[in-house]
Amino acid sequence: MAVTVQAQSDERLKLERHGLRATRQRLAVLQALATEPNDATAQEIYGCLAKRGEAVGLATVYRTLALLNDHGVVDALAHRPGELCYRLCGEGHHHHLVCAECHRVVELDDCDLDDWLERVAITHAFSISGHTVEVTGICADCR
Amino acid sequence: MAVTVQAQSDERLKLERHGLRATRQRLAVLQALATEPNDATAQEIYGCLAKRGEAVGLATVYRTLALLNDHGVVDALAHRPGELCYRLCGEGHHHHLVCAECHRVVELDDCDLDDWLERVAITHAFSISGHTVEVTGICADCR
DNA sequence: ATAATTGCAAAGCGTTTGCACCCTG
DNA sequence: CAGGGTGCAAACGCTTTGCAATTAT
Repeated sequence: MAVTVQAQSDERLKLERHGLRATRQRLAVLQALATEPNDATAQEIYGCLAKRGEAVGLATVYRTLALLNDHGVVDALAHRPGELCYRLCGEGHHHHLVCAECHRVVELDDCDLDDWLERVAITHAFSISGHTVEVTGICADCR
Repeated sequence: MAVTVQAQSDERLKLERHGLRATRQRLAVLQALATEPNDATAQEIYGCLAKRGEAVGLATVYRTLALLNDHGVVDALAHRPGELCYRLCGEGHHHHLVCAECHRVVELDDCDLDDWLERVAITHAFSISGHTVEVTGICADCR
C-alpha cells in the first residue's frame, strides 16, 4: 500500500506543478499511464480504469490526456492512423523506438541529429523549430 | 495537351506495372497526386478532383489510395492524428521537412542516420525495419 | 463474357462537445 | 462558495462496407 500512496502523491505533485487541479479522475489516468510500460490509446486507458473499478468517463479520459499533453506531462505518438497513443515521458529530448508487433516503446536518449539539422536548415533556408524521429522494428521477444 | 497525354500514359504504365486495371478514376487520382507538390488527404484529393470536374466517388478515392499504398506507388504519412496523408513518392529513402506555416514539404534525400540506427539496433536488440523523421520549421517565405 | 471496379448511402469508429451536476481549492 | 471538472449522450469527421450497376480486359 505504501507504494500506492507514494505514487499518488507523486502524481498529485505532477499536476500541481502545472497548476492543474488534482481530481480523482486525473490521478487515476496518471496512475494507469504509470502502470502501462508502453503507449496506450485513450480507449485502452478507459478500459484499464474500468477493469480496476475506477469509474472515469471516456470523455474525461480524452480531456485529461489532451490536457496533460498540452502541459508536456505526456507525449502523444501518432504511429497509428486514426488513433493517438499517449505515453508518460521522461524529461529531456528523446525519440522513440517502437516494436511493430507488441507496440513496446523504448526511449532513445541520444540524438545525434543536431549537426545534420543545422545543415538542413542552411541548405533549405528554414528555421528549424523541432523534429521527431520514430524508429520502427521488431524487438527481440517478438522475433 | 501533349503534356497531359504523356502524363496519362505514364500513369497508365504505373498501374499496369503492378497488374492493376487502368480505370478513369485511378488515372485521375494519380494525376491529382502528381499535381499536388505536398501531401494530401483522401478528402483533399476528392475535393481537388471535384473542382476539375472529374467525378470520382469519395469511397473510390479511399480505395484507390489504399491500393496504391499497398503496391508502394504512394506513401502514407500519419503525421496528423485522425487523418492519413498520401504522397506520390520518389524511389529512394528520404525524409520530410515541413513548414509549420504554409505546410510546404521539402524532401530531404541525405539521411545520416544509418550509423546511429545500427547502434540503436544492437543496443536494444531490435531488428530495425524503418524509421521516419519529420523536421518542422518555418520556411524563408513565411518568415 | 466475366470478373474487377465503382457509386451511393448507411454503418463504424475514435473523438469532441453541450449542458446540467459535482467537487476541488 | 465560485469556477473548474465531470458524465452522459448526442454530434462529428474520417473511413469502411454492402450491394447493384458499370466497365476494363
